[in-house]
Amino acid sequence: MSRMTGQKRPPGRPPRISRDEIVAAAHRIVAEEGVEKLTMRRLAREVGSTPMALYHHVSDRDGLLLLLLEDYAVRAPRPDLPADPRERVIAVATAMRDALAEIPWIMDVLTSGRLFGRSALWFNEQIIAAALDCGLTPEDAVRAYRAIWHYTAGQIIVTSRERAARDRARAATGTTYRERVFGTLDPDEHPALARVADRWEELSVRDDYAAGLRALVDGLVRRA
Amino acid sequence: MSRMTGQKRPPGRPPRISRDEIVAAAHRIVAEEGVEKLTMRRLAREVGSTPMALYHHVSDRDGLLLLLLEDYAVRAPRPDLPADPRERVIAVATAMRDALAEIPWIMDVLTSGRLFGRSALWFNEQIIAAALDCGLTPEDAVRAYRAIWHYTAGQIIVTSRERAARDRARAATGTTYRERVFGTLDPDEHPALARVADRWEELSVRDDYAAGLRALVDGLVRRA
DNA sequence: ACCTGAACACCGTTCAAGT
DNA sequence: ACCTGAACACCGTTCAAGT
Repeated sequence: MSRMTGQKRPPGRPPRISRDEIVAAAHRIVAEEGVEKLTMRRLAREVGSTPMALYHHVSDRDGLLLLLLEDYAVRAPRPDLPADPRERVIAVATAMRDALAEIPWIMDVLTSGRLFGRSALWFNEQIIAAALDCGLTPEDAVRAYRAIWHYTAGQIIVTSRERAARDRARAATGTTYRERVFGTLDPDEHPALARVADRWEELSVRDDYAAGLRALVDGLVRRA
Repeated sequence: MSRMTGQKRPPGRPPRISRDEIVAAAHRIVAEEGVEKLTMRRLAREVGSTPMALYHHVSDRDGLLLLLLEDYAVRAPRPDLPADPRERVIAVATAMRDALAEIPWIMDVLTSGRLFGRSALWFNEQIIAAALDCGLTPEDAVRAYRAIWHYTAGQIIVTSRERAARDRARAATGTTYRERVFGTLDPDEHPALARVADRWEELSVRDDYAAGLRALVDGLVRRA
């Protein structure tokens, strides 16, 4: 009977919050306060609801993070690619790095084995395709992709945590742990480190992703 | 007066638990149940005490993890090193990888900017020394070290989390997320991935750290 | 169908008191 | 000097009930 009324109103209580609304709110919290502040309780407050209402739209906290990840992946810019296959590997990897470096917390979700989420398969596809165009066998192309991914993931994770630690340390004590270690180095025990000690900190804040990537890619396609 | 009694008994209540005992217990918990089980409450139970008693011997949870890290660093084997500087870089990096791969949870402590803890500076020293012996400038030696560290850290973090996710997924659903993604790949949209899809899983469980490291080091010392 | 409140089983850490 | 117990301010999630 009720199906006959012109307006198609689904049965049951009308929703007060939507999944999109939840993801948008999560987005906001993460951007303004960091992932560690993204709790179900905090998120519920943000959308003006209760923690348990969220579970009706999202499987659990992990599911929420996965939705966020998809959201970022869809938005990530796909650069124009150069014709030369080796340069193409570098261009795609760099684009991937840049997209992820802006949201380093995502590495925790990303590296937990769920890969990229489908919408970011573009990056995988382009790197493998370019590696094959470099003359690598399918097997070596996968190996090359993995090496590049390990380097890229490591670079993002290490540098973002270093930055966070540095900021914290400076705010608290005025010096970083590393500065203290290098400042009190015994040159007899660690002669090589002593030689580079005074430049270490300065070189550590530089972004040398590109140079390392070039070296790695050069080495990987060497024998092709 | 009491100072005069032969036995030098320090004043105050005699300790029931020691720092070493705490670290040993933490060690045990981490080895048997994983880091995520290492809570102050669980640890207190393990040493037969209360959570708050621990704070008398350890600054806080982070301090505890740092003690654990030092413990592992001291124990890590230092391999004999080959004379050839390039091979030396590879030998040290591999030893570092092997030591860390056994305890991947340590990466969380390690990458949070406190470096290695002093007792593991040996690894830094040897890599920088070998890089200098390869003919790199001090500046390039630091850059090379950092690239190697990023690759190594990424390899450990990514592969250990992949393994954990794979085990979890197989236990729960019988297939991994990756198997499902690659099983339903559209060959028109992702031709290169489609070409390698059937070998991806197999290649992903292989340990290709050494090959990637060689490629990276080759690229880094190329122009020297 | 969607939302709520109370409750469970946890955390790390502080504080005041006991021996 | 060392330890304890109670308490604070949190978590994610389950369960039973309400609209």
